[in-house]
Amino acid sequence: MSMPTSRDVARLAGVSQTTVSYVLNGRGNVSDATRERVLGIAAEIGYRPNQAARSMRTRRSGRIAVIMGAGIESHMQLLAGASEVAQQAGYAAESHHIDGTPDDRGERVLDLAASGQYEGILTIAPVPDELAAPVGSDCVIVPAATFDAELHSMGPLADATLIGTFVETLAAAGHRTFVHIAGPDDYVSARARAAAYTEAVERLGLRSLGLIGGSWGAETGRRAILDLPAQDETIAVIAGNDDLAIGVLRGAAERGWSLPDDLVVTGWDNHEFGAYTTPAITTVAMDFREAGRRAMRRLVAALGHTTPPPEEQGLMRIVWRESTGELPTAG
Amino acid sequence: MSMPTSRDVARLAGVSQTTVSYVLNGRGNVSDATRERVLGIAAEIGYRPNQAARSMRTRRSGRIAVIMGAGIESHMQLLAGASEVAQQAGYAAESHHIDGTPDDRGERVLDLAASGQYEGILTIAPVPDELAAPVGSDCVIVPAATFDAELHSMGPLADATLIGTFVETLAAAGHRTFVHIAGPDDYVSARARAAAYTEAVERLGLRSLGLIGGSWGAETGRRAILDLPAQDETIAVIAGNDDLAIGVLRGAAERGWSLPDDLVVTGWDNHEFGAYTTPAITTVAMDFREAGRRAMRRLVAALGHTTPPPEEQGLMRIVWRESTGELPTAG
DNA sequence: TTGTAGGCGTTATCAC
DNA sequence: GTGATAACGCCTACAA
Repeated sequence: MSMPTSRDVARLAGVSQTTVSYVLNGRGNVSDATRERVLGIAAEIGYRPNQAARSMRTRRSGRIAVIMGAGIESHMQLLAGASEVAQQAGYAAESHHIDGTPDDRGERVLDLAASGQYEGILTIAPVPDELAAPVGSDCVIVPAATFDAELHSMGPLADATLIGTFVETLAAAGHRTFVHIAGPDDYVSARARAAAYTEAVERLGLRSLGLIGGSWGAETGRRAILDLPAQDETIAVIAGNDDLAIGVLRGAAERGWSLPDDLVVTGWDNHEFGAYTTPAITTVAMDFREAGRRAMRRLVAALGHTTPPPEEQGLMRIVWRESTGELPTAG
Repeated sequence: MSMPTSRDVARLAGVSQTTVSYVLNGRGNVSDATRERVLGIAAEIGYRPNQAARSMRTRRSGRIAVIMGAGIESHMQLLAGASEVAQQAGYAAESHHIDGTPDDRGERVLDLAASGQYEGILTIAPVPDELAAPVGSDCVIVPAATFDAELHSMGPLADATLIGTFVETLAAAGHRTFVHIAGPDDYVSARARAAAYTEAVERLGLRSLGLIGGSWGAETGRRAILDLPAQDETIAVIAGNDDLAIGVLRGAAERGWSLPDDLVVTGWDNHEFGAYTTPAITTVAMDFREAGRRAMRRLVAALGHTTPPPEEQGLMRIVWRESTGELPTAG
């Protein structure tokens, strides 16, 4: 009871196998009657084209590798969006989880590209910036987040403009002393956020206690607060993500600082827990699934040598909560 | 500059293409000298077997679909472990993210099985219990967590015995009033935890305020606490996971209840945030990545008609923290 | 509008 | 030990 082939369909429909192929691929000129008959038979016997045979003939594997790191929660949503678009475009998306440094990953990615098994590779976890597919392989490597040639961040993942909004809004509310707790600078998004922070602080002439951090983990946020010299005015902490922010909350509690009087803090990602801490964390809600879709659309477009659809903005919005004293009533 | 084929290797090595195939697959009797020469040439010119051609000939796609739901963070780790094992076993793991009810997923899974594209399907997100591959397809469907025929939970994901430990330990510490906030009973793990809770409470003759819940979300935990009638003794809350537990924390804060005097709570999953809430959440740390490996090993074993390696226990351990008053000093 | 024929790169069955 | 040779299921000139 093996799978029916296009020959079986042809036989049952009383046509040649070529005609079946034409019908299924929409090529050639097939009469409506024939087309309908073939389609009917195919559906009836549950014919499914054999991908392996098709790949062999077309020399296109139809496979895309998605490179994931370990443990970043939002990557799961990104993968979901990416694999959704890949499937719609007729590609199979395989996830590869590669631990280690960006260089480690870069090596593995190059090997995957050289393997000839994949038409494209989407890197969600960070890889070295100048990673290009090896010569002789026509595998397209597309990072989910990048800078363009002029160091403007590209793609929704690297859009850090709302960091500026955080700083501006808090400054307008009277805050003068800021500090940024950044993610690892392997990440384009972390670099973009740090850059946006620096720009805003300098532009507004605010006092900055500097950029600290270097990981996405809560302990880094806690440590940062514990290590801060005592302050006589409220500190506004711009954390790179919600994990760092909850660490900040913990550090503040351990120092006996209360929010929002001694300290205010913003996060990023809108993880569910942030709405249930006390105080709840002001953050940026981002549609990761859609971001994953867009990244994969860029890759698919590159594979088809078409231009990707323009990326309308609007994937992010600020959620003001108790950790900043719930600021913007209007706006 | 297309990829070299086994014919190229054969020509360069001065042997027949058949011999190259023998060398690469370890079949037939090939002399050491020949083998070494072939292997040398293959490595030199960067030969990689063409998967599509191989699949076509062997009638094995080498592909496994992994069914994920939306938004459960730990699924990411499970996938990482599963895809690791799949790759080692020579399979390509493709993740499919299917939203909706278990029934929705079941339908899609059946379709995937019938498509003939996959040799196996690993379901991480819940699907209907009695899901079996359609006749005529030899696609193996293996759930990551299941009950066996006698309703004992199978697989590390469904092991809820530590719920019993929570209840026993808290009872030994003097707690008499318990309540369980359960996850959605689509999940084998949620059902297993609820069952373990009920068993322990009855066995020890404790007072139970019942089983409430029905989702994994923090809001459910918060709501549960807000809806609880006022109590004159400490309530011990056994939450189905850390998200529920942080919701409990929030609800308690809103009611002005303080921990661990008015309420104690346990979570499950050891999400990072749980160590940084105030109070930090007592929970169960589980090696999801290893759990994913084991699940995939079961599937791979089923595909190869071998018996899976025995699953030593020891994937979980309790992490006592402030939300229970840090109980077990010894043991 | 439809059919014939050849080949994609591999594995497997035979001979030698 | 090694080598012809025939599929596997599909696509696509080219012929009819």
